[in-house]
Amino acid sequence: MPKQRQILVTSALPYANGPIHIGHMVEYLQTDIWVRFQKMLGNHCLYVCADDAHGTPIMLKAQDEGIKPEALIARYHKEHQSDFASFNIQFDNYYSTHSAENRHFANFIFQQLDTKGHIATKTIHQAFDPQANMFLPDRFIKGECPNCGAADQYGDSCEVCGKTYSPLDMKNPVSVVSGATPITRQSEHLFFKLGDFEKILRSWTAKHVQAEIANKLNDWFEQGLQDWDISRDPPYFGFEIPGHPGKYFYVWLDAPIGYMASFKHYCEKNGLDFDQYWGGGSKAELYHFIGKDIAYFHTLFWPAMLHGAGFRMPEGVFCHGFLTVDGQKMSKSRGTFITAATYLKYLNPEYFRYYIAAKLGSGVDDIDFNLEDFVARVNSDLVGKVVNIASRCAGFIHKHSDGQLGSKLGEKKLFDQLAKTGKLIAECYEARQYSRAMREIMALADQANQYINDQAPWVLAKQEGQAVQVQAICTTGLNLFRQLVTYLKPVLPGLAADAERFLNIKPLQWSDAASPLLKHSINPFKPLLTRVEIEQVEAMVNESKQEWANSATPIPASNPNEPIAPTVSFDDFAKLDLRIAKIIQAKQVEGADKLLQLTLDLNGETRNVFAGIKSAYDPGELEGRLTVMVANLAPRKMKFGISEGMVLAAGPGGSDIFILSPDEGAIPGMRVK
RNA sequence: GGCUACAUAGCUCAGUUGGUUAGAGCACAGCAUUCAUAAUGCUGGUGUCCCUGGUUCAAGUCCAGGUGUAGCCA
Repeated sequence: MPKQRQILVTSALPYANGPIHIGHMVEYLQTDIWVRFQKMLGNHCLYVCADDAHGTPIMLKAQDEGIKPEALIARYHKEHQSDFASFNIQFDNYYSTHSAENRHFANFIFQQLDTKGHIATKTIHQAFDPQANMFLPDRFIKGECPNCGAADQYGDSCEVCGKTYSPLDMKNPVSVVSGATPITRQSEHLFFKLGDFEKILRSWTAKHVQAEIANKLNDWFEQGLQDWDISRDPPYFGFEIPGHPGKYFYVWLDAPIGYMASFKHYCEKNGLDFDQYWGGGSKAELYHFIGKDIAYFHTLFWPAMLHGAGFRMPEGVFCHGFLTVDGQKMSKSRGTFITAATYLKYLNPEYFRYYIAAKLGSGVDDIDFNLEDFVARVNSDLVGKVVNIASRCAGFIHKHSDGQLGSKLGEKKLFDQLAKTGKLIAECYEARQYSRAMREIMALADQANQYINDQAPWVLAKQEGQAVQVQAICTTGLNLFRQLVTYLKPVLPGLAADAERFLNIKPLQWSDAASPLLKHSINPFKPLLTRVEIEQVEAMVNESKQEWANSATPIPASNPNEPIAPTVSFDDFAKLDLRIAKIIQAKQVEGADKLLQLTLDLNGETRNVFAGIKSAYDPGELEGRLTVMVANLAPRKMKFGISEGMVLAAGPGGSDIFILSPDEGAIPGMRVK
């Protein structure tokens, strides 16, 4: 028996201000599959997670709802756990960053870093909302881009020209919180001196992250590591910093510490030694599964903080890509922003687990949830291939052998081959190459079906004296099925549990695939999985569409309703000349990320207009339709030419941009008033 | 704007250090079968390997430039 490994695994902490969606779920599935695999091997593997419960967005959302942040995070804590449980994500502990343990470790790590001289103090200038009486994070300021002049941009970067800047440089900035004009105010902040750790980080990243991420990190090293701002001023929902009254830990400081807090909580309940896993010289393995968007925090700040405070560094940080749906970013208006709860109303979570596993490799590439492919793949692989093996053998065993498996296999060679391939499949799981593992397993399922076809037990069953042979064939078939289910069990725990019930056996372990199940009485076969119908998928998409159409703010939850602008007089309004315009041509703009070039007809007069709607519209679908434009807007010179007006559109951006259309009867050139 | 990754059959994806005629599943067509949830098996066609140039005896693979997509820029 090989030595039992001690492994601690985490997934990134979901933010406690919104529901879990299928994009999140990819990460928890990737982690859960890996953990279940380790447990099946007999390793001592623990999986902990928690809600990320601090920060400005949570504070403001609670304010909006008129409740305390504690109540908000309690609600999501419950909701998240129920979503995870429904998808068969099996945490050993699920906790919260708003906990005594987390406060303890945050304080401890900060004090260690401070004592060793890794904390600096600097005065910074920051945007302040005089009405809400709070400092504003960049995303809570909107205004015009200082570079290209585009309106309605966030305080950190422009979605039109891509420029990044400080909110203090914006033109006409507005606080998203109160609508007030932010002022500049200074404040003293605490900084973590990341640069102190460059040497250790360089050597750590060389061995403990994927090649793609190491690449990226190199880049960051070249640019030079800068101090990290770790304090925030009140009002802030979080932990006050010891020794610095009125200063709070930035949410990203105590979020990863939540991994420790959750594990500590588990240790207390189960009598485990925390230091054996987290202590400086720990021999245990620690792995973090995360999305590629938060690699920065987990591969620089986090290992540096741990090291600086005397803890061990992670053994591995594994990044995955994002989930797209039908090749595009998840979109609320298209109905592809699907929450876990909505998915569950229409589809079996095992399907999603399998489909994602069939696509996931060890890299950081995005993966696509293609709805048609999903239906085809689940039906043909799981129902047509795997479950079918049991279904076509079970009847003979019950009809001719009284539900008893034979005393030996009809075909030992095939069974041995499946047993042998288990090694390769295990290697794939260990290396997080699930897509390869699924390919290998399905190739074995094909062989099993071939075997049954070749042996044709239904022919023998009609002949005298062949009962033993029929039993041997079907015993082999069911044993092959049992091996396949064993290999699939990390991905399909629900199917495995049903199959164990059918085969009348104890929970399968990985090693069970090496020895056959013989002279054993099985239960009657009931369909283990039913086929997916495309209609179910369509219904799910439709409901998702409805769900977000009804919500007032189809924008990220971090962005509350935009306040109504100050009152204007009728005269001011009348200055605007809005006209019905016909889009006679729409085309891509070479070199522009967001723009489409439109040629508009105003009943004889044509205008050239650049509109930032590329992410939501194909040029083809625009040509010929009517819309509304500001016809007397001063022409603006842009990088790609002169824009002579502006097309009116609503929405937060991305795929959620909606241009206006007049009712039937309007003709180009008509004034809108 | 800078950087990173990706681009292979109608769809979803494999293609190890460059090495015969580029593969699989699904879809499609024909045949077989009717044990099985219309589930299976056999046979078959399908490619500008994103584009252009280069290195090489040889490039899907390496290099340069470009296009498109996604992400990051703390």
